[in-house]
Amino acid sequence: MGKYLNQKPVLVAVDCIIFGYDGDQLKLLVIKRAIEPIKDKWSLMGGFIGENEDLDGAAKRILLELTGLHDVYLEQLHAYGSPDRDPIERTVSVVYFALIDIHKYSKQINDQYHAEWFKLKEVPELIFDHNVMVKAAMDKIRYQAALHPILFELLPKRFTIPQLQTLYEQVYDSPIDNRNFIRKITASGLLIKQSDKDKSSSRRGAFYFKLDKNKHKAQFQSFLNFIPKTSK
Amino acid sequence: MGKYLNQKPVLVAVDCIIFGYDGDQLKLLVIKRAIEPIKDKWSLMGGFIGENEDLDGAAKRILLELTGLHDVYLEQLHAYGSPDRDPIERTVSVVYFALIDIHKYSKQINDQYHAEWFKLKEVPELIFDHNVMVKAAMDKIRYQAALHPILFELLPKRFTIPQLQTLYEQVYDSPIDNRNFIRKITASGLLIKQSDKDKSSSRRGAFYFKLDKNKHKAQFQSFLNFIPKTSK
DNA sequence: GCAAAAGTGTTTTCTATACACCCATGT
DNA sequence: ACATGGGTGTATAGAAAACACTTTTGC
Repeated sequence: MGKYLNQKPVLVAVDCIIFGYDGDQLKLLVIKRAIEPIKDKWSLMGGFIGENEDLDGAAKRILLELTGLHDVYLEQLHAYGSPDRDPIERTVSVVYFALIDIHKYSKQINDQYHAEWFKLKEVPELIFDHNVMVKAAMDKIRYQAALHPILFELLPKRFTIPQLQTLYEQVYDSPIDNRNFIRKITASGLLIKQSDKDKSSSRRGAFYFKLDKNKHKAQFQSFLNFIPKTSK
Repeated sequence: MGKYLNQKPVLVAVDCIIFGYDGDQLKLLVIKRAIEPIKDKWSLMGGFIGENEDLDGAAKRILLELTGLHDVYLEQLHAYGSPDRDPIERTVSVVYFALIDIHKYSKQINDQYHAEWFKLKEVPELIFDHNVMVKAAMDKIRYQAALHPILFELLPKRFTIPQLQTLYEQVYDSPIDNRNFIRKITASGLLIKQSDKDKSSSRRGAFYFKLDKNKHKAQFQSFLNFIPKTSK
């Protein structure tokens, strides 16, 4: 096999930005970096690509290692490659973001990483350019969520409309009119009303809904104009 | 300086997908690959990242080498990293797409690359996964152009509305109603009407317009819903 | 009975769409 | 005079936005 001559290879890492939502707060999962140097600083979960692994595969592996989860919504965000972004050694990082159901996440698996959930507005200083990456991920999520029903990936199988609305309000950091919200969400036909209620957050209780997965898939591309133009 | 141990570095390339528009046809610029092996096959213009170069910088350099152009619309598309995507040697490719004014492009500069413009529908077979990349770029351009005024980057300083409309029709591969198109485009306030006409494509002539650059910048984010829902 | 959250309709404005004819000019 | 492409207006339907009160129920 021929080789390209005189080219300097570099390390390629994949970093994962993992979002979760507990029904009230949008959160980010970060770890305490285990390897020297810069040990014990907060960091995104990442790793280097394996010899027989593609980028998506590496992202899935890294996500599985930290969360124990398969079949998660995962999307490539951007590649970062400043020569000095990682002071240890030149590393190009390909960044993914994941939206997970925080309830499926089990703490045991990740004890070795000292992982912790932070509210989005309280994310600590992270190593290297990781805070920039998180900001870019939020921008992309806002963009995507305005056009496609991706935020359902953050919810459990059964959820209430107030939970869903709060999620949208957190993502866009602005209040949404509740009547218009319900009208749009029901008009989308994506929700199936359940007969029982969640009584944990009010006396009256809020009906559970679940997602119509077929319609969700079918309408993924056409779920447009979801966010009110006047929001924020 | 410490190093990460036991990690295998790989080559990182940047490939550029270069689009142009001649007033009638949307086109792609590709080169005849100069280096063995797989010499003389059509390929995107690319190169490996330099030691002191970031990814955007590498993309700009590569674009400059081939087109002689600075200050071009350039956007990172995606990173590709299958272990066997380049059979010569493991290479992760970070792909950018560029939208250039084809009239600013001067043929001399790139004679050494045997560059050639192809109509988008007649792009030949390219090496590796380059055809997949081109398709992804077109998808992204359609997405972006529906929300943001990026297609102006393909036009010369002065252009006519029929040219602009044809461009949109090519990008979306579907006819657009001319009265509705003019209404929307003038409503956007982005165009400044000139007093003279382009007579090259009709006896009557079509007025030239130029872009209001300040408004273009200001409205970049809010230029929404440009493409008719019924197109195609 | 009251506090706290869930749920429900109507009106108005705006935007998108469909649609067909006259205009200007060079030959 | 005619062929060719450029340019113009209106009516209709659908979507978005603004807006406030009633319901339920545990305490």
